[in-house]
Amino acid sequence: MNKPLARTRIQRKNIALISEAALNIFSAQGFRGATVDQIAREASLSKPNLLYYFPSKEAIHTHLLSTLMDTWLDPLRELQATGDPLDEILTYVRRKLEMSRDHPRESRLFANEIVQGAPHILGLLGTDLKTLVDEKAAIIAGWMAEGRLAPADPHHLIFSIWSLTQHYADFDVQVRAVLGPDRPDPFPQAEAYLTTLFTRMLSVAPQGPA
Amino acid sequence: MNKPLARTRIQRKNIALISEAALNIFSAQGFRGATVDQIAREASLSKPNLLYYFPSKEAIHTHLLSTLMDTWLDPLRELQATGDPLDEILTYVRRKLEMSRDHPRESRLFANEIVQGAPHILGLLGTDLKTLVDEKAAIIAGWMAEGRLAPADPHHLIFSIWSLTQHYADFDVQVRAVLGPDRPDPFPQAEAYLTTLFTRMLSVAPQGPA
DNA sequence: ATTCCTTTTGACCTTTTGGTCAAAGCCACG
DNA sequence: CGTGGCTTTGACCAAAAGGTCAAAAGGAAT
Repeated sequence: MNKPLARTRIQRKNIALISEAALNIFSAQGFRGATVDQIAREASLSKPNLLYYFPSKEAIHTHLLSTLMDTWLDPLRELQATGDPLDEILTYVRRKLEMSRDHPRESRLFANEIVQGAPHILGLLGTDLKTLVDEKAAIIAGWMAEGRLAPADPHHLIFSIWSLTQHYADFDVQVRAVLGPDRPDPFPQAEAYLTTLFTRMLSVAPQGPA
Repeated sequence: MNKPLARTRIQRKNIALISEAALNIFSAQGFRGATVDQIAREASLSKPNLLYYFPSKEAIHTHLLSTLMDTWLDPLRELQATGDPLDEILTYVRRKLEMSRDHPRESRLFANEIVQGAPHILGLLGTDLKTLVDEKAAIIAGWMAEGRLAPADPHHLIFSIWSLTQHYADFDVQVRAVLGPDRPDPFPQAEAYLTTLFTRMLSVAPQGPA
């Protein structure tokens, strides 16, 4: 309940400015690695001015995390029982991969948080996130029971989609280093690879259905 | 070249002690999140005593990283062109998954480092690591060219093995939160899932070879 | 233009942190 | 059993970092 609604346009502008700057710094340095001075400089604000909008460094971080959690889970929310099973999965994979490509900072912010034990959002993981995943896993399990997807553990299927797609954001520097400096954009290859992977994994009649 | 050879047994003991403690702290808090006092306390040493064995916090971190890099890549080194292709890959997957289960701290140490841009080991990624991966990718590409594995991008295949297996160490807290508090050990399921995944992905005649 | 509220800032405070140092303790070996 | 090198530590330091505060500056409605 810090600054739930930005009343004036100056507030809106500066809170957006701070959020942008904080996303840059936190995603690159982690929570403890980031300093308030860095964020203030990045936002072109004085430190006391930044602290005027957020009561503490932790408040900025929490604000970011909870704001982003929603958008982060949107692709999974879109997975609908009514669609074609394989299409739904592949669309989810592509949407997640797009997020890694277009929002790597958000991905790294979460990665930093989770790797270090999710100290700030542990609660959400076991409640909101678990609920959503269980719901979608049930849909997938339904498809498999109907014979419309090859059988596999639905939860681990979702984990595998997360890990594979987020890898291209979180471990970007490693991916690029291994591929070499000549190939600047690994994402098209990644999309082709992941499409093949999940198609082969989940197709009921692997070499083309009847 | 700080303390390449531990001369006395006291040195050996204390350097091992410090390494253990530092691995605990660094993997849980990241480089900047860890403090020398924490590591010293964890090692039951006074801070000046710790600094007697390593010249700085950064030196401890670098020492850990380079020591562990080797063991970390061992499973990949074991992948041999002479073996059965699918077996070799599945063995690699299982070895990597075992490392996630038995050495999660090491995995998180690397994850922390890479997510934050690999500031301390960027060099190694583009040289040693790239060389090894290119070599093994060539073996895999050879298998595919011979028709002994289904075609796929070998580099991205390796990335996918890394991301899927390390996910269970690095994002352990998320995995457990989503699966629920009742199922304490996700690794057996993970092994089954990953075996299925890569078998379906790479089998030439997907429903059992002739 | 005045007034009241919002916004901004320079100066400052405290705690944390990486690191130093001189002196003391310890240990092995002659 | 003494001596010289290895090991340990209490005290200390400077820089960095999170955060505060009172006062100045700005803005908008009357």
